[in-house]
Amino acid sequence: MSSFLTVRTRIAPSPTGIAHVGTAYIALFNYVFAKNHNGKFIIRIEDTDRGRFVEGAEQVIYDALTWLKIPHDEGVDLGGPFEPYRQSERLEIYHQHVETLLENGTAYYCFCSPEELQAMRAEQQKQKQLPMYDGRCSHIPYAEAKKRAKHEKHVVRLRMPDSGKAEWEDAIRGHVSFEYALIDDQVLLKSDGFPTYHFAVVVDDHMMQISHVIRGEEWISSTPKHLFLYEAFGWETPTFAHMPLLRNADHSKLSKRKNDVSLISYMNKGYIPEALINFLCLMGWSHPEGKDIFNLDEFRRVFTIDRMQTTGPIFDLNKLAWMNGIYIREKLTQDQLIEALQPFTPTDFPMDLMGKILPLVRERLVLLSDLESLTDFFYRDISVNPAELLKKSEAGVVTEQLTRTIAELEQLSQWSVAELETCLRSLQEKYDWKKSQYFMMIRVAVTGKTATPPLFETMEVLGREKTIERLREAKEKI
RNA sequence: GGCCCCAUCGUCUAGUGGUCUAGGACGUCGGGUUUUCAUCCCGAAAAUCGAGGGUCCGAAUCCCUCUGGGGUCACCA
Repeated sequence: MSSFLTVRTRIAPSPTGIAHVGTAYIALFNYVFAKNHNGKFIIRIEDTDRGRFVEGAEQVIYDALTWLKIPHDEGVDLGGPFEPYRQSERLEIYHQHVETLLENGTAYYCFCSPEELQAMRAEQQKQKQLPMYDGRCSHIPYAEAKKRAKHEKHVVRLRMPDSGKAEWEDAIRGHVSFEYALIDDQVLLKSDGFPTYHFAVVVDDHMMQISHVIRGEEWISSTPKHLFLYEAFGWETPTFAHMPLLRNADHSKLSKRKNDVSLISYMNKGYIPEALINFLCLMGWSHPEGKDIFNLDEFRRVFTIDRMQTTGPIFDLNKLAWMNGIYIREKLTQDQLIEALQPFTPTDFPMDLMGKILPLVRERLVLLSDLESLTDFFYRDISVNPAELLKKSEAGVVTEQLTRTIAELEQLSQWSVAELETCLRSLQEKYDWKKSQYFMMIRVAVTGKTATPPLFETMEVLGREKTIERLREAKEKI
């Protein structure tokens, strides 16, 4: 059957801007499929569109995949047996292959100008016909066309058959077929000498011995062109697997306009890469044991492509946020968490207290970037709203509460959670103050906030001096 | 519009002819623990399996039609 010795998969991103969530999604499944079969995962840069090329975009893709910890075996950065891995550096190869097709008649020179093509399509639209190249240049005798091509601007087109059909067994969708006659004479080589995606992808996938093409559903309708090219060259076709498309809430294809699709922005927002990976695993695939939380290593072990779903999942951040919390509080060690938190740790954060503060806020972190807002009162001045201090009570009582509390705390033998708790609880009981009112008032006085980590723990970390000072300041405000 | 792909709770999904009066997770709501928030625990609501026809003793599961959604129709990838 297949003559591919090893499983080789690839992603072929084009450096046109941001590193897209969809790229990570496709990369993840290509990686996992290859590794599950002891194969190789390759990154090839498809930079054949000079108009859309963005300087530095290539690096952003590598950075994003590095952040996600999806490793590749071959690529521009790592090299490999099939260099170069950047299409703009493979022009010679494409030209040779175009020549073959030209010689055997599966491709032809086309001299139509963009204006001419546009006019042709407009006319077809008017006639309610399919907008397709009408093949006017396909009848030019090869010798003549070849001569004209030497000095005339031209492209090279694929001569699609007008009968027969393209059929393949998609590893995810099963049998798919298209009539060749409905498919346009695709441009293979642009007038600037660069290949189009459709041509380069086939040549490169063949030369790089890609055994499985795992890509987005959006490519289904161009697969017949690719299949015909394999046929024209007499090459063995890889197995195709078309993944479902990630979607916006309105079910359209995941887009920049309607969603945050930049991997780097997820990084900057404080998502844990492992959580994003885990979340992506669940888009169109489910764990055989029904698990929701599992790591990349486990995914690689238990992945089978037959569990792949064909419906396009909506990229909904709700579950991702929950997962991020799970990873923060259950999956990372404290040291790993501190490390992950590093870019989100304010410069004035007292690092010597990190070990004490972090356990207090850990279960409250949803995003790593929440660190600052959850901990700032430990190391920055607070502002207390007097109205919050007086809630559910009155000035006289609150003043008395503060006075007595300060007096007791000043005499506390040891500034520890246990001592603090005994002290404040006995005060509260002795004077029969309302529990929720009293503790909330102290909390506000000491932190300026109504939602904080447990009070005694907070006071312990804050220290005697600072705590008492804040209680005094609160008393002044009443 | 042509062609192609798809269709189970709001969302991610389980389910491959009978154990489904459809299971889990997120979210939502309610309750418990508690000095607040969060965590944690318990519970509830939530899909007449897009609709209509078949096939079969029996269908979410197989077939057909329709509807709906999506993708694609470039010298972009």
